[in-house]
Amino acid sequence: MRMASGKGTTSQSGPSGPPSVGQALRSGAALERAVLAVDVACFSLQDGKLDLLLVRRSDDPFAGAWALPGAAVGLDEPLDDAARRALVDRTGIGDAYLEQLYTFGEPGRDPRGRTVSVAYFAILRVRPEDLRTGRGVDAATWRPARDLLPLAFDHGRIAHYALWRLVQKMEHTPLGFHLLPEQFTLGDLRTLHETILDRRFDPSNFNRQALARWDLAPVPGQRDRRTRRPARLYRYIGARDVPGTPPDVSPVRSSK
Amino acid sequence: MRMASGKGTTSQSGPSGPPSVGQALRSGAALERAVLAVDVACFSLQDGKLDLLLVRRSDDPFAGAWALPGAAVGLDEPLDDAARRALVDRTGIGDAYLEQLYTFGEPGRDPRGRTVSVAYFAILRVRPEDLRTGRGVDAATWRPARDLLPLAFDHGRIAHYALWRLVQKMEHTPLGFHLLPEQFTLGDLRTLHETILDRRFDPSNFNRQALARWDLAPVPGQRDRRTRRPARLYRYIGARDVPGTPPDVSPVRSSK
DNA sequence: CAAATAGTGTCTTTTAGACAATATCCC
DNA sequence: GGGATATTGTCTAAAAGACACTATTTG
Repeated sequence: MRMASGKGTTSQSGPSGPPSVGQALRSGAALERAVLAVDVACFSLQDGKLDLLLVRRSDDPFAGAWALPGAAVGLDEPLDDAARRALVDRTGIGDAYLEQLYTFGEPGRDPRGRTVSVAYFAILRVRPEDLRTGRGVDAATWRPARDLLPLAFDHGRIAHYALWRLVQKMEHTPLGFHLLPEQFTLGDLRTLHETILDRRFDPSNFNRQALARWDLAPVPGQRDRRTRRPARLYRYIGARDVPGTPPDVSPVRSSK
Repeated sequence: MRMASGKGTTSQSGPSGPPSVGQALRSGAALERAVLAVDVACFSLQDGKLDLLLVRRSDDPFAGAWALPGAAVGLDEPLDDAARRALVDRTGIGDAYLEQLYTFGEPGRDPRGRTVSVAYFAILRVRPEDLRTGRGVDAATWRPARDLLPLAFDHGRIAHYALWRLVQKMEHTPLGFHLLPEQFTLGDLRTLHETILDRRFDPSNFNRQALARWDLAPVPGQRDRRTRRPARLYRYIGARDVPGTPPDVSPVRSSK
């Protein structure tokens, strides 16, 4: 599990930009005018509904239309950084969990010319005060993730795929804990899963399985008082028997 | 758990600080010199071993080193097409199952300058005569997927991730059937899974589960004669209770 | 006490795994 | 027949699901 590649692979041999850049790979010159962008499908849970973060575009094309927050990737900027920057600059959201989703590159997906977008998938426990209207957009807001209006570009398709992926990962990985506060009840955890997977769970069976699958530490003394009978509070420690994340790839390091 | 994403991309807004964001989004000027490429990790099964398709580079950088077959993406070329073209041009392999894997874009992964590579994952039932040394490479060959020498660029990392993904998907999706001929025995199917997942299965239990999970049609009359007692032959029809592929995204349409 | 939600216990059904037993071929 | 692999059958253990029951609070 070494792999710090990237930098490591930088051999000494490189003059910083021979015109033969594409030559070896074949006609890279053809791409000089392509644009590389990132777009982020950011989910949160609010009032028991699954929400997706959208911005209203202020410029053409699609001025006035809703879209995923996105940005062009800087020449020396890692993709992960660009995704996080897009989120912060457009919406003020800064501490989401980020993960690369899929790369959309159909010619014609952007009327201005070839644009390849590396889509990211993000989730976070929302704090309303975090949301603001950032640079380059008219508005930023949360919208029901399962009932979206048409979006700019192919962002509807991206959002749809992101939602599908969220559901898949929720069943097998500890993803959901990013949507909960530090301390939560098993009822919170169950409601979360019911909302995202869109089905109900028997509380008894759900609790049994949750405690078997995740390492959850009961918080001594403390109880949750929102409900009739106060519920025990837990903290998430780890997971057992999880598929395991690929070496160095999938999850983007958490910022801050 | 948690996975520190390795070296942790310390660079952010490097020496050539990012220009105005909104500006970059509109003009795309910042990326005029970036190259977009595809690289393909193509697996096959040969003599009961899992193999990865490699090519030897004929040009710098990394001339003489082994690498994944790749190519620059044409300006009007869909990413999927580019991946298939890379495979065909470099190695002559034409009818693999292709699926987008992950996009690698660390600055510095290519000494010539910023190159973003959309990695693909491919598998096929190998026919030795399909392999040839294509354009721009010295050689093309199959190598043991679990025992690779160092590769050019960050291709070792890509290959490692591709193998991880192959294993994951093998347990939950009908991916494996792409590695088998039209007609196969349950023993073939079992050996395939044993090779890729690197563990043994009880023939009895494996058969029971295979017939429960997949729709397999017995081929009437025909039998496989390679073994002592001739085994029944099956064709793959479909799968039951499979996660399901996302709308329009994951699997690349099959060529030909 | 009634309502509401938390938490426990038990039974049944399904699935996974171990492994014995039989079948059919080649030599 | 003897060796080898295919195929079927059986038993057990583990997991999933349904559901009854108890516990603790508020009003």
